[in-house]
Amino acid sequence: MDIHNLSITDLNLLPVFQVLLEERSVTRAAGRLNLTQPAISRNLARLRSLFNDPLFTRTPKGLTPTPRAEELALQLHQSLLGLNQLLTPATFVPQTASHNFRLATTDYGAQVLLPPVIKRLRTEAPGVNLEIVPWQESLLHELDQHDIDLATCTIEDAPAAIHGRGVGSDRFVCVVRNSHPAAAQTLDLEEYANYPHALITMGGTRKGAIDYLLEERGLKRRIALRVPHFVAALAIISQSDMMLTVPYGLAISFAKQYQLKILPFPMPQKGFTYSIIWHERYIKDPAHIWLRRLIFEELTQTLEALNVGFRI
Amino acid sequence: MDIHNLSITDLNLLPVFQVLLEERSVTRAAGRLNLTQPAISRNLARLRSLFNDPLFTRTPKGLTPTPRAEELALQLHQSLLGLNQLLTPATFVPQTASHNFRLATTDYGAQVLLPPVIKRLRTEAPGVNLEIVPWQESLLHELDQHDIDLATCTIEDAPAAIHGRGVGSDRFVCVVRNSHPAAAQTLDLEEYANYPHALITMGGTRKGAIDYLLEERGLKRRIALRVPHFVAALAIISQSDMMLTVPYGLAISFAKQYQLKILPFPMPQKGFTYSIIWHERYIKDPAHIWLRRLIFEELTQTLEALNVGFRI
DNA sequence: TTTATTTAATGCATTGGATGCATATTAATA
DNA sequence: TATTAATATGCATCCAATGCATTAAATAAA
Repeated sequence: MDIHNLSITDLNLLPVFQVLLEERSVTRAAGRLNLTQPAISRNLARLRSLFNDPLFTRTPKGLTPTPRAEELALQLHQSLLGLNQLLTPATFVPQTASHNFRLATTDYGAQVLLPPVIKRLRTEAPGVNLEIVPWQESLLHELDQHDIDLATCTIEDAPAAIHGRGVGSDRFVCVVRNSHPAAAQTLDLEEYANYPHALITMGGTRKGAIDYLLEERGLKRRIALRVPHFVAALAIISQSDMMLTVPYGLAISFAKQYQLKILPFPMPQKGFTYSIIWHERYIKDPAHIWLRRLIFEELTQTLEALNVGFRI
Repeated sequence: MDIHNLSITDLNLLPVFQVLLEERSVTRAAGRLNLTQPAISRNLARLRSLFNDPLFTRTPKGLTPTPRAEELALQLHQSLLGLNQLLTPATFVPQTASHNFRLATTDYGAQVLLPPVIKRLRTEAPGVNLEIVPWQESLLHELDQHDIDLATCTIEDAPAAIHGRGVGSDRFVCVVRNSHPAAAQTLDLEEYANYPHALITMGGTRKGAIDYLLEERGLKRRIALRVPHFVAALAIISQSDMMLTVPYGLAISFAKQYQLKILPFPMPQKGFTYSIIWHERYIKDPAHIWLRRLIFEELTQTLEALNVGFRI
């Protein structure tokens, strides 16, 4: 294929050619194409030059195609059909689509936030498959490289190419086993710092906001355990003296099941926002638009429901 | 097919899209297309708008196509292949062509001028068919309406859309049967006018040049017979006292066969030009170009050979 | 055959768009 | 973190596509 020849050819003449073949009249072609008769006449002149043939001649029947034009007519029509197809906007039909999505989230997200999403997905888009991969903070800068379509996380310093949308807020709370010494008391920050703590790492080694907060007050807590999973951490502290700082939504979801006491975090805090994030490459992809809209709807409802108790 | 949408779309962006898919780089695509990097960047911006999708995003691998771009890639490639084919100039291969031509000529042309053409045609383009239709002067203005590809005639006041090319000259001579009273004498114009004449009409009723010439000298000839065929006229006058005025080439071709005497026309004359003519719609048609070149070559040779005796 | 009408082609002027140059921005690499 | 490479963008210029007015050519009607 001579792409160079194609690139120096005025392809915009081809629909004009087609309409001339259909109308057999410069004047009528002009009407169809919302141009003046002289404009179409000049387009025809350029078509004649392009194909090195008169293409149409005047007869009592109107502009009659030359043998060359007739020879070209089928190929032209098929080519324009192909182009028309090309320009037809993509649509995504959930019911019939077969599509694979890759979603990064924490185990908390996988166990609490996503089940309503998955339930709905299976109903509305039975042919769509979802693959969940563990969220790591480094993924914030590497969604593309890891072929990740969407992620749930809290946004901090995202790259320009990453787009996000908030799905709900949450705040930190402390959880301990029901029979923990701190379970019956109102914690102050110093008491909080004196207990051993478990920390959910999520693949990062960066200090979290909480430790910065303690440092500001000349305090430091002991991290007796580091573990990459939210729910695993809850299971562990339900059988130990360790304290765990987690989002309220997570805590309320598992407190009863793991016999845990939820204590207020011993400092005023602004809370944080959960978001879904995605790379800009998908921003207008119809399939992606549909999915993130569904996830947005479900996560906002789920997070709102989880935080009802918190507000009271 | 939405021809209007096609007509308002800048189809010239499509080869750029293709090269971007192949190169995965705005800079390299610019090099391939002989444009600057900013020009291609803006073309990409317009492609993004056209398809309502980013199409390409920057990754360590270069500009990576989005799912939408990948979805479009095959359709785009096939569409451009079709367009490439459309723009490939037509060729005419005589040996393999199967083509029909319609040629208008007199019976003189059919019997004398065309046989060498037909002989050569059957050798060089065995799949080409020729249909000969009788020439009438009205056809000069109606080649198109009668689907006539070519005609042989003498050109007079042809329409602008008719193109012609001279193939040879000829002059009028008188023919009579060998035993005609005028056969042994040198005619003057008055004697010429006194004999009864046969006239070849060719579908027209318009006065010929000869009768205008006689009128200018206060003379008038009697047309005792009108007949639309040259050769039939020769056969008839070989058995009558009528005189016939015809081109020398025709006369010399049949004089012996019909025992006819060729006498000089009793007036100085400029002679006339034979031409092949065709409608402008065929002017660049490769098949037509080939045929009229062949006919030109054969007719010029034939007419030159026929007029050798005349010059002496 | 002549005249009127219709349609296509062309001269001229205007305006908008496509491009190149220079530079800013962004992302990748060292 | 600094440097390099690649893409995106502001600005100016020039060319091309179009509309208007008109001419040319063909067809239709008288």
